Parts: sequence; C-alpha cells; structure tokens
Amino acid sequence: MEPTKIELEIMAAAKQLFLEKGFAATSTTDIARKAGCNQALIHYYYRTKENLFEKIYLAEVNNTLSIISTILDEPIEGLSIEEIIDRLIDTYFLMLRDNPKVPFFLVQELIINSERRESMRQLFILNPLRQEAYEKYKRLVYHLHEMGKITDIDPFNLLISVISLVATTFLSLPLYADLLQRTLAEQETYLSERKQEIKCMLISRLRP
Amino acid sequence: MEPTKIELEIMAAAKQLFLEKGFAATSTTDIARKAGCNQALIHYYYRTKENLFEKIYLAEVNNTLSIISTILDEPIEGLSIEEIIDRLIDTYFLMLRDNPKVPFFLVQELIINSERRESMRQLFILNPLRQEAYEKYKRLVYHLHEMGKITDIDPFNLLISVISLVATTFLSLPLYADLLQRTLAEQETYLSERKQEIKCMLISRLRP
DNA sequence: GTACTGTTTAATAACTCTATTAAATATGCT
DNA sequence: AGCATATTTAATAGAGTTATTAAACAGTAC
Repeated sequence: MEPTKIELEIMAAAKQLFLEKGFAATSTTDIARKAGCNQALIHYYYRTKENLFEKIYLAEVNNTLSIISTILDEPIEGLSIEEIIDRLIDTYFLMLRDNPKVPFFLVQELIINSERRESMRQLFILNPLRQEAYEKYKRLVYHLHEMGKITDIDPFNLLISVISLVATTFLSLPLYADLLQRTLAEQETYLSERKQEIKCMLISRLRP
Repeated sequence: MEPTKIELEIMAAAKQLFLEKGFAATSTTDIARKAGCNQALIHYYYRTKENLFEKIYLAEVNNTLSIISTILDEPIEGLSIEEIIDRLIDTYFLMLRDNPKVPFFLVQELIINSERRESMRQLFILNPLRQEAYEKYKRLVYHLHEMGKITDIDPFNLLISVISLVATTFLSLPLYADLLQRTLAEQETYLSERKQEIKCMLISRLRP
C-alpha cells in the first residue's frame, strides 16, 4: 500500500491549494492541474474531495502536534526563565517560518465548516499526541512555578496567549507585506521585532 | 436612492452568511433563500456577488474602524494605567461580543483571496477613518509614555499584540465551545478569564 | 383607466463542479 | 509473450453556480 509518486504529487498540490485558498475555493480540477494529472485520478485515490481534505487536515494536525511535542522536549534544566522563553519562542518561530499558513488553515476550516467540527474534534482533541503534548506542557508550567522561576498562572490561558501572539504574527505577515507594501527585508524585520516583543511580553508577565 | 426594505434584508442575509461561511461557500441562492426573495433580485440590486460582498466588507471595515475610533476617544485624563487598560479592553470586549466573527471575517477573505487584496487595500489601508484612528492611537501611546505612565514601546507592535490577544479570544470561542463541549456558562467564564489575563499581561508589559 | 416607472419573478443560458464509468495504458508475473 | 492487476484517461451524468432576459406585477401620475 505504498503511496505512488503521483499520489504524493496530489497530496502536495492539494495541501498547497487548501492552505492557500481553503476547502470551498479549491476544486479537484485545480488540484489535478497542479499535480499534473487527470481530474478523475483524484477520485480514484480518494473517492471524494472531502476525504482528500480530511487526510491533509489530519496530517497537518499530527505534524503540528509532533513539532510542538519536540519543542517541549528541549532541555531547560538550569536555564533562567529568560533563556527558556527565548529558546521556546525561537523554536516556535522557526517551525512557523516553514509553515506560516498552517495555524490559520487549521482554525479556518473549523470555524467555517461547523458540520465538520465533530470529525475534527476526533482528529484533534481526542488525538493521543495532543493529549500527551498538553500534559507535558502543563507539567512544564507547574514545574517552573514550583521552582520559583515563574509566577502563578493558569497554563491553559498562557497557552492561548502564546499561540495567539505567535500565530497571529504569521497570519498577519501576508497582510503586512501586501497591504503596507513591504519588501522582503522589511518582512524579516517585522518578524524579528514581533518575536522580540512577544518574548518581552511573556517575560514581564511570567516574572514571579 | 433610499435602500428598499428587501435590499436591507438582502444585506443582512448576505452579511450573516458571508461572516459564517465565507465568500466561496456562500451562494447567491443561499442569500436569496435567507432574505426571502428571488435569486435574480440580488443581481438586480448588486449585479454581481462580488459587488455585494465588497459592499458588505466595506461596511464592516468602516463599522469596525468607527467603533475603534470611539474607544480611543474615551477620556483617560487622570486615570492610572491599570484603569486605562481596564476600560479600553472592557470596551473592546463589549464591541466584539456583539460581532464576534468580524475580525476573523476581515482577515479571512484578505488571506484567502490574494487577488482581492489590492481592492481591500483601498478599502482599508487608504481609508481616512483608519488613518485618523491610527494617528489618534499613536498619540495616546506617546502621551502615556511622556507622562511616565507606561514604558517605552513601539505603538504598532503593541497594537498588533492587543489585536492578537483579543481577536483570537473570540476566534477561539466557537472552537472552545464545540471542541471542548463547553456550556454557555463555561464560555462566559472563558471570556472573562481571557479578559483578565489579557489585562494582566498588558499591564505587566506596559509598567514603566 | 391607461401610461410610465420601478420592483420582482420565472425561465434559462452558459459555466463549473464533483463523481462515476468504461475504455485505454502501464506494470508486473509466470 | 500473454495474462492479470493496477493506474490513468476521456467522456459524461447530474447537480449547482452566476448572471441575464423577458415577462409579470405594483405603485404613481395624469
């Protein structure tokens, strides 16, 4: 059951288009054209557009979760809170630099397609990887608090704040670039300034 | 050139559907059904779906900007920074409580439809209301800094952070509700906890 | 009442989209 | 090679989409 070469092409094309334009605005004809194959082939492999989408969505969820899990595995023993935040945010930014559209994509379809939410719930919330990563994260926060390195804060709320700040940076990047007509160099500056600001904000919030 | 009763119905229906499902997933037939009129009538009034969409989009942009403008007009003389943030964030939350889907809607279509970005640029960036509100906001930040009430911070970066934190709260609300299967009361708690956390974060960041 | 205007609808053209089917290739096996 | 299986394509059904057109309807002016 090895995926064939063209199957990978279809997946890659579909991923690109779904990330870019969303489910509704992407047609199987678009995907076929991008993948360089006949439109019927997509249905041969996946039967429905919905199936293909769910496969891509699940892959993105899992990929994101495992990267986050890796981030949380970084050794932090003996580091100051400034250094810890520095490392975590740097890694998070690196991860999103490669996949800037992923966070938006993940929520977009959930928000838009409320019928899809139940199946997404199973892919995401009930995902063992997610549960594992979240537990790991909570232990980290409690541990840091016990060691007196950070103030008392609800881990869930902190997580939402971090995701908000970092994901929105990448979400806003194309708007920043196009609407304000910024060059690539300026976009880089924007990213690093946002990173700095986010670290600064988190450190002042977390300082005991 | 008074808008007729049914024209208002069409606008209301279109707004609801576009906000809910986005441009691509909403058909003029859907809109007509919701507005209780014939599908051709929509084209009689707006000629194209695109036109109708742009009208709604512009209305939302202007509405948002004027509300923000109002928020920034609140008198703050003599208040502590804690009180100022308290008021601004409270008002911002109130505004979004009535229109929780607006921020997502505004960026969604910009992100998805890159061809539309140029026309949106003209509706948004070059909008005099926006320029006015932004200038007002910058003056506020500089003023507060000069008075020694807040630390030295780039107003643009601060703005992005505030928008990120607040808008994402409402963006995540339906996911929080559905994915974690939370009751209405729990959603209320979530909102007020987020509000508290955001204020806390901003205050610790802004303290001189 | 009739003529004139603006509003609304039914009908439909012209597409596009998803999905299926049957036929055509390609690939591997003996 | 010859056969079986898997892959790929062309053709197309069937539904849904936007947009237009011509006809029906409603309201007003004379």
